[in-house]
Amino acid sequence: MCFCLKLCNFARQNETFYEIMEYDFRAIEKKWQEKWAKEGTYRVKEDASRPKYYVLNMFPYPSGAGLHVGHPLGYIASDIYARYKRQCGFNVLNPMGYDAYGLPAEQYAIQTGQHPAITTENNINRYREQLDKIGFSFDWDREVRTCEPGYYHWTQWAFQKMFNSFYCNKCQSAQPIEKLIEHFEQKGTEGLDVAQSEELEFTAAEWKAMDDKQKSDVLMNYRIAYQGETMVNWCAGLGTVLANDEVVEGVSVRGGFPVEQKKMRQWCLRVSAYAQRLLDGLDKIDWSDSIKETQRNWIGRSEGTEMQFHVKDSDIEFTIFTTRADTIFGVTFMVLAPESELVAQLTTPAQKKEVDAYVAAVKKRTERERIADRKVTGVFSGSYAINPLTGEDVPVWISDYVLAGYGTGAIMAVPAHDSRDYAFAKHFGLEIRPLIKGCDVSEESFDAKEGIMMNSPRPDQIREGGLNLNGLTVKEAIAATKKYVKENKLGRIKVNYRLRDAIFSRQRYWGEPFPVYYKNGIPTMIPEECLPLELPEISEYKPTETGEPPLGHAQNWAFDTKSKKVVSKSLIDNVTVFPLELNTMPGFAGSSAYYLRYMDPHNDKALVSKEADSYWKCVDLYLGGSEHATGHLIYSRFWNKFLKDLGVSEVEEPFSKLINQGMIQGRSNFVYRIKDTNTFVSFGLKDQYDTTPIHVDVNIVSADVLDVEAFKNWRPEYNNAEFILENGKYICGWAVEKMSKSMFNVVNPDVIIERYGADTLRMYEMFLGPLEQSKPWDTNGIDGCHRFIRKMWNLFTDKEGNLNISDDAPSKDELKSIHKLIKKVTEDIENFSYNTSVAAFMICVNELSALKCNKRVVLTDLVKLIAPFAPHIAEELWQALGNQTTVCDAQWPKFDESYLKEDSITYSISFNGKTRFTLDFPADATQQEIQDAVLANEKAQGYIDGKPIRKVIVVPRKIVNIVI
RNA sequence: GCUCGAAUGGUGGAAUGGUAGACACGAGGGACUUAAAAUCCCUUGGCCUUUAUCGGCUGUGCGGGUUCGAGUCCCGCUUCGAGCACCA
Repeated sequence: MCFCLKLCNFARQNETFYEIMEYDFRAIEKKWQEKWAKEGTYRVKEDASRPKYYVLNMFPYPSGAGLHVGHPLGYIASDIYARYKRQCGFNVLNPMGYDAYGLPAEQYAIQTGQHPAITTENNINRYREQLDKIGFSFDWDREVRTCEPGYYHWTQWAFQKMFNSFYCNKCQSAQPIEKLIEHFEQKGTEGLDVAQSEELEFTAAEWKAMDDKQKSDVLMNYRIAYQGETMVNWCAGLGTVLANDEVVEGVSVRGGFPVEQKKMRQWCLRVSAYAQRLLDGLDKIDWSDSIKETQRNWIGRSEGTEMQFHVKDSDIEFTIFTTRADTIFGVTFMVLAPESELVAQLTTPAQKKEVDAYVAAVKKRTERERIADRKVTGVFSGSYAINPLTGEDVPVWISDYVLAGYGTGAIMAVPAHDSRDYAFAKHFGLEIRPLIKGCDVSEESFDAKEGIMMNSPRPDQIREGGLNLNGLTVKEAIAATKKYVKENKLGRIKVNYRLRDAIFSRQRYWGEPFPVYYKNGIPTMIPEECLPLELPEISEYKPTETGEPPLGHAQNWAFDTKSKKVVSKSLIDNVTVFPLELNTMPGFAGSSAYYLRYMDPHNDKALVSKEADSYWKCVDLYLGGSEHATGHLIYSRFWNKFLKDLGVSEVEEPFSKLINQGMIQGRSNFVYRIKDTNTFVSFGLKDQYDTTPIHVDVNIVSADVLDVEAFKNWRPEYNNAEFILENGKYICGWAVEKMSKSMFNVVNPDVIIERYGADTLRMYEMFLGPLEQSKPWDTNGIDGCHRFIRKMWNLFTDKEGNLNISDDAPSKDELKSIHKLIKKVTEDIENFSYNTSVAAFMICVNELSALKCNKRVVLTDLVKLIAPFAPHIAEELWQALGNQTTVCDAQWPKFDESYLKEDSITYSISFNGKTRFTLDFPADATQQEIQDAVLANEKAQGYIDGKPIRKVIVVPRKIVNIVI
């Protein structure tokens, strides 16, 4: 039995006197966690007198499996930083919440009939329990849950604002839709420069002549949140559409169901309008290069030229997009995407049958098949286009290697200088015409943008005043062609982005309902004062028989415009009562602006108040996994930019610094069963037998040694298992795999905390390796961290275990040791290099132990330094030192360089890497003085081995190199 | 295919261009103990030399280069990981 600091009824100098027994982390951690909660130690308020600092973790989706040891990695890292900043005098916001809407809860509901709200609530409680045991400095008063009406009120509100906005390209900002309507009423589409789905043209008179439905349809072309007939990723397995980032290699990220392309009417967000701002913003934020690169790829800006081609013997004209306008003289055919509307126009009657068959065949192929089987296919349309520069006829083909959704869905093919065109030309025997001097196109195309142009045009094609690229470099040629195309009105310079608009509806139940009703087919926003529109209760979570989303089961799901209330569907009369939208919003809706809500979580008048927003501004440090690079981190930036245009958010970029913590992988253990027996052979001997490796629960393995008895009891079939041991032990094999239940390699933080304490867990997770690196969890090394914590504890006690602190002045060595630590830990925290600071703590505690240091001054600094890492033991020791306040507010120690200075430094004078002699210099000797002294030294005398010294190099590590 | 990143002992990993392998695990040896656990101390990249000390050589994926000096910088490869991918 042991107790930690046992309080004695006896005071000395106004301070509580403690009697220390043993380090009982269970009692200490429980005590402080309860006290922090009771006293609201981590509550934070806006405080203009102190600088703010906003630390944020990507909030978790509370899954049924609970936390494993990998989840808290980022939370611990950010908690250390938050606590450090607080000790440095910052007013630190460090909130936590739950991304509570999502597919797994709903899938579970479909299987079990349990309401997702209940399972979600249970999961959240479990998460909270686990999180509380780790000792985080979260301000739980600011907790948000995306599934709560008080929260999704503002998700719906933002959606309505997006619906009522369009994007003006000229002012690069979202504008109220009324402005656009005004423009239409005055000038129609004339002079319009706005983000749009397709280019429309109408006059003011035509606009005025439209009925409500037509006007609504036209406006949809411009709204930032709009309904569009778009190609979507339809996932039949999940019964919903998915965003591009939710689909990988033709299957859904969740569940791995096949995904097909389907045209459906869907809510979309015009993220593409913000493509340039999303790209530009990357230069202003402190994110890793790799994640910025990923976003740049995803945005996919490409600068090129759009050119018009006339169709021979027809007045049809079509536009292509190319980044290689310089290769116009090498065009030998054109290609249309099979889905392109031009296909119908350009197909000649003779070719119709063949083209129809091809288009039908392409349509049948899923995305997945296209990726898996990338053979060259295509069909001739029968038409010819006219090359605007040479006047040549070029055949127009149709092939699925051209995508309808990118550019104009039509290309000019230059097989000599594009590998895809090359493959197509080879397959169909089309001409390949090289344009760059010296390039060899007999085996493959020459795609590089380098070399000198030729045959552009060919001698027989040269015309007076025509474009001539011969002799120019490729880069010059691109510029020259652009200029020519522009001047001669053959087309225009165009920037294309690969970034597509986000599909914003899901045919699911467990998500935010759209605050939209349908007034005679026209989607209409419910009045702002009616928000939030609450998710109705339903009893069946599967889609309806008629294929409607699950909300189709809701009885009370109609909107009465008179009473402004949600009413029963039976009352729908399409006069005052209208049906409500049945789709719900996707997962990223709730997670796109949650960082703003934390600033002012209880505000029921606004998403965030002006005061709160202008105090906290943006997240200073954001931590989360890099898997959100193309999802959440794009949507969130988009959402924030929109809110900035609205004047709600003050800053352009929501997350100024981003750290992507690595994944903690599992370290699986294996036992080796000899085939067709129940005998298991130890790792070192397994090669002598024919064995099958079997995953074994890592919780019955310690340092790769199997607990044989526990193994027998693990599963009935192993009850009578036999073992072939080596040195009396059964050694398991191991491998690094994803941490998952099926591999029996999940390590639960609760188990670690029960055994070693939260402080040890925190230290160990940081010690494991660099924060941003993925690494396997290996419980084996944790003893070292636990030993360190105990050693540190022992610094404060004597042999009997009593508190033993001296008020004597510390020795030089003691001060040197602690100041070395102050320097190192401060630098390391700023650089998020926590693993090396843990090492520094170990060194310092070892040094102080060796010095038997018990000086109050030194130990006080030590406690302050360890506080962010191991807050429980720090708080306990802080009180033991007689402090009344919490260690969280203990001022971060100041580093004093003078303690590290030595009186004199011994330099090794070396030549060719070997020490010849040594010299002592005062610590503050200049380089020049050292050089002069070396040259003047009797052993050197300006010569080494009889040769004159040319150069003396002083390096700051007590070495002088001599060069001859 | 394009882009980005990485490669260091038995393991995880340290090293502003300056004594490579900090710190920890594991392993080996020792102390304490009836014994075990716990704790503490010593050794621990490889090779050679030596009774031991002292010492020497070699060594950061491979090949070059810059430098008095390269794990670090430059050029060319190899392997692994990540992102994008018929994006014209």
